Amino acid sequence: MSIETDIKQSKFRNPHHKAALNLLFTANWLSNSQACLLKPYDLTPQQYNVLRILRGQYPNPIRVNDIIERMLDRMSNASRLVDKLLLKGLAQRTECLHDRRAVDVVISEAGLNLLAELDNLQDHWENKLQQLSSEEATLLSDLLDKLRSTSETSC
Amino acid sequence: MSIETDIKQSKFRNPHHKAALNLLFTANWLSNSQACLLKPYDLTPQQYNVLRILRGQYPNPIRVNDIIERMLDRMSNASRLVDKLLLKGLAQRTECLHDRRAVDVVISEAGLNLLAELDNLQDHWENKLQQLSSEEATLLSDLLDKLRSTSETSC
DNA sequence: TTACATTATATGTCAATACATTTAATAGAA
DNA sequence: TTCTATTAAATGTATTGACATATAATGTAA
Repeated sequence: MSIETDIKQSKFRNPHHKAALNLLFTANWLSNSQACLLKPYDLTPQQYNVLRILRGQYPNPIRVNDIIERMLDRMSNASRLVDKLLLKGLAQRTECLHDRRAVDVVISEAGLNLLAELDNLQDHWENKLQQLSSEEATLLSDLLDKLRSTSETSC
Repeated sequence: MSIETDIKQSKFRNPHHKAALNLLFTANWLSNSQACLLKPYDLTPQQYNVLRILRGQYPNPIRVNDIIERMLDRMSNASRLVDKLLLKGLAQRTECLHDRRAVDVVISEAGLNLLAELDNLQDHWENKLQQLSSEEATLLSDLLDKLRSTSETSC
């Protein structure tokens, strides 16, 4: 369905405005569908994102600060997200040897198992994007990269 | 900057997975920059979105339910967002004549003035997307429409 | 008309988030 | 060394959000 129909708006200031609204709308759509899939496993999309980052480093530990740099949403509280994962036994936390301010986080066996189980769901989620060909998906990604390539800092 | 650098991940399962992560990351990036611009005016992106929907109907009223259908993020609580706008004097709420369950919401003079002031900021925000040509912006929007064109319901 | 289902909105609740502040460790300059 | 700045992570707090439920009006079938 076109964005015009989805948000019941027929006119946009210009193609850029339309693209911006469509981007926000589509990201919400995708994020909500992911949240819905993860709900039965008692994981939020953010927790899932952190868990996958941990798996990406496994068996090496990663520090909280490095997790933040890899997160899709930088604004969220990585420290508390890790807390949640610890509470569920999906990760382990140990003091970093060389820097006692820092903390090493590693995904646990249970975390790896849960992710393995969720990999099938992830396929299902990615299939939502199968309306696009591989070439189109690459083109979309390139356009998004270009969109962000402003020199501006802050706001 | 490419998404690889931004989230420090060099490999993706496939082009679709990469596009999905890029979409979520870019939407957060855009949304955060908008929040940052709006902050001095004590408006959240969601409140701003509702205010613009109200202006789109002005001078006609719009019902809360119709606001929800136009919102970029359907999950948020439209009723409380409208509350916030009323509290700030940016909108007015009157009982709907023909259906006493419903409520008519109209943007106020103050709301219109605030939006007029913000239109310049909005230009600035849209300029973030000026890295793309008009054709590219349209292409991006079309790809997003296509991405959402799955027949699936729910998750 | 009476039931009952549906619709529109509001509210209660608890978790998640944003953002500022705190605590503690490290780095570097004087 | 001492002082100060910086960095890493945790915490406090107020706001926002999701989601279930409540309230009230409307529509509809018997």
